Amino acid sequence: MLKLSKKSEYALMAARYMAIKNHGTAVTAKEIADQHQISFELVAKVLQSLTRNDITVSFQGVKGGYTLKKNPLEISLIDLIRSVEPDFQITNCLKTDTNKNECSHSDCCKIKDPLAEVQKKIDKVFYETKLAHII
Amino acid sequence: MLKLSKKSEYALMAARYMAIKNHGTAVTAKEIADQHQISFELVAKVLQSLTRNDITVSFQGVKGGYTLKKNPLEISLIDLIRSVEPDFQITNCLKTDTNKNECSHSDCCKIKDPLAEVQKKIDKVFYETKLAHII
DNA sequence: ATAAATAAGACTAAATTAGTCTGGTATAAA
DNA sequence: TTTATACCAGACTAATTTAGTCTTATTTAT
Repeated sequence: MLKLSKKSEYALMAARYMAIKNHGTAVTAKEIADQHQISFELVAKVLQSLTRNDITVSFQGVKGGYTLKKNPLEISLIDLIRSVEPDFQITNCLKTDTNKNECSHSDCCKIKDPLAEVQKKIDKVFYETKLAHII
Repeated sequence: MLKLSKKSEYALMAARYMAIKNHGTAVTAKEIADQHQISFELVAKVLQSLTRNDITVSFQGVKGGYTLKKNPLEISLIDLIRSVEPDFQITNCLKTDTNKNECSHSDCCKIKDPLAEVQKKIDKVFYETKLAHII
C-alpha cells in the first residue's frame, strides 16, 4: 500500500522532537513516548536503531538519553527511514549491485527495470527532504 | 515498508501486457495469468478493478477479455495503482479535503503536514510516469 | 444449449507489522 | 557502594494487512 510503517513514523517524530528540544540535555525514550502518547518500548527500539545508524548518540545510565548527532539540515528522511526499515523499496525485485535479481516471477514480469527508475525518484524525494523541513 | 502490493504489481504487469499486445483482440485474464505465471483469480480481480476505474474495457462471454481504454502514454502509474489500491498514501493521517484529520496521535505528532508535501512529490512521480514508460 | 469468459463478494491462509516482555549493562547520585 | 534510572538486545505474541481461493451469477459467440 506504499505506506510508511509506525517505526518510520516514530523515527520521524522522535527525531523532530530532539531537533526542537535542542537544549544540551539528552532526551529520554520515555519523554518522547509520553509526549507523543505512543508505545515506550517501540520508540525505545526505534531510538536504538537510530543510534546504531549514527543518527543519534546515546548516553546510558541516570540522566542518560539521546541527542541528534548531526544538524537537522543534514539529516535526510531517507536516513531516518532506512535506519528502522533497511529494505526500503517499492518492490522486492529491483536489481541492485548487491541483490542480483531475486524476483519471484523472474524475467517474465519485465516491470522491475522501469520501476528501478521510479525507485530512484522516490529515493531522491526522501533524500532531499531533511529533518529540518518537517519541523 | 513503502512497498507496492502484489495487486499493484499485477496491475502494472497486466497493463503493460495489454499495451504490448496491441492487436484488435481482447486479452483474457487467463492469458495474462499464464504468461506471467501468477494467480488467475488475483489478476482477474485486478482487471475488474481496472475496468471499474476506466483504465480498461471488458468484453464478456466467449472471445471476451480486456483492452486498454486509453493510449499507454496517457495512462499514469498512479491511475493504475489507485485503481487497485484506493488509499495510496505514505501515512494515514494526511489532511485532505475529504478525509479531515483522523490521525491516531492527533495534533501531537506534527509530522503529517510536512509529510503531505512529501506525498505530493511521490504522487507527482507516479503521475508523470506513464504506462508507455515501463514498456 | 454450451462452453468460455467476466463480475462480485465471501472466505481462508500467509505474511508483515506492531507491540510486549524479559534479562542484561551502564552510570549518576545518594 | 548501593540504588534508581536509563539504554541494549532479542525473543515472543498479538493484531493487522495482504495474498490467494472458492463460490455463484451473468454474459455471449458458436
